Amino acid sequence: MQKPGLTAGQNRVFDYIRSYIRENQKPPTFAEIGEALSIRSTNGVHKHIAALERKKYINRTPRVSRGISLADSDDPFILTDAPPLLPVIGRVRSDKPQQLRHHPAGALLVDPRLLGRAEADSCVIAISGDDGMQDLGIRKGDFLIVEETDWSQLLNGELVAALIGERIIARLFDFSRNRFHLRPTARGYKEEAFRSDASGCHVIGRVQSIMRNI
Amino acid sequence: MQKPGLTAGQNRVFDYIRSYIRENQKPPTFAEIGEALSIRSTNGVHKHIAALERKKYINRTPRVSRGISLADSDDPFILTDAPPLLPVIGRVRSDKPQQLRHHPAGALLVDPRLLGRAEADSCVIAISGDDGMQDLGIRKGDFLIVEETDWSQLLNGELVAALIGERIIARLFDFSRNRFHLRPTARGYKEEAFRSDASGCHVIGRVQSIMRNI
DNA sequence: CGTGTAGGTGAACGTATATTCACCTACAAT
DNA sequence: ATTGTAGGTGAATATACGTTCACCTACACG
Repeated sequence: MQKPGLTAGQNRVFDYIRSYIRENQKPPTFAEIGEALSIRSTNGVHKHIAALERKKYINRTPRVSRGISLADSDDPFILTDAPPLLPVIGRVRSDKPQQLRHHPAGALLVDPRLLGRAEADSCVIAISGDDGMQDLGIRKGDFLIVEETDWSQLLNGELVAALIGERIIARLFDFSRNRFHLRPTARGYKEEAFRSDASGCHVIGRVQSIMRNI
Repeated sequence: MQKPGLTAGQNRVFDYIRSYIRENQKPPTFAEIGEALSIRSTNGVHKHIAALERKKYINRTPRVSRGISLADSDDPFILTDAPPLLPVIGRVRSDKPQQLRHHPAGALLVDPRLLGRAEADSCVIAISGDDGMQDLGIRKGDFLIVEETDWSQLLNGELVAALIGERIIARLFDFSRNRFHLRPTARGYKEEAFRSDASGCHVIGRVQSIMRNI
């Protein structure tokens, strides 16, 4: 595709840089561009690069190797990172929370925008074990995308996932009087409170998103 | 997150490389790694890199600058299939259903297992426009993953997404007496019926999954 | 105790890579 | 005809960067 404001030669160079980054996860050197495009002198490449930079199609870090990057969001498909594949946590007991990721029941691909500001590394998927939050639209069996967080980082009123015994539930979190309280919103469910060091309850973290297969 | 088989130091280096690539669209140099992690000698970095390569966490191109790349993920699913990126449909009028994919409001990565038996090509994402199905756990603003289907292929009782005017809603589908009926489950919403050739209503297809950002 | 491994310092070295210079061709515009 | 810009060659130069060497500390293990 011909980009506006570019000569044919500049266009070739730009396309090559983009495809090189896509394949190699790093920008090409001047010599590599020259070789691919049959430009014998790196100075020929240098002039193209200077033009592309002047026209804002690329950004550069002067004097550093492979110091080229594509300007803005030319296309959103540059996968600098593998798509986030989050583990679906399997059967774990609340007194062994460190085993959360040990025996995953599988993994699901999740769009990074569903993770909020959380890093994909710190997220796991839990399967909701009851209907205690059904009037918030969370039902038993739903996939909960959870950012693993220490309970001390949670704010009162946040939606969290917790492991009670071997069951995972979504609840509203509240910390007061040295205990954390897990509050359901659905009728027929009762609030539960735990000492913060209790082994029967492990707060996994903040619920960022939910997914459900019909 | 601690990766299996890595020491704490190797883990820090690996995490730094990954985050550097994500931010800069290119791998870091040894000096940059050292500076970020307070390792004064590039040789210290070199030994970490060598260990990471030996343990197959990264790949290298010897002697080339920034010649580090992350090893392919161990999950075969990522390598074979390009992740399905489904269009989120934007503002469309029900009398122009062929424009559904014309001006997408964006796109989201979706795990193929959330598509049921549907082909990714035939699926779109719609944003629920009301709370008519809230007791099925579908709320206004939810992402509906919809398999585009002609209404004649739908079975009575299936959950569908329909475009009414400029709004998209989820409803239970029912065809009888030459009309299709869109039945809500929430109190305060009424069933609506349309002649199958009516231009005010376009049935997009079957709802396969839902996603919601908290 | 010795031995192995992870991790580190500092320096020397070679090469990969960007920069710059002088000079050239082709082509369009004034 | 002159001027300006795009694109090019080839070579010299400076520096960014990876590699290697000698040597050190801390710690786990049998």
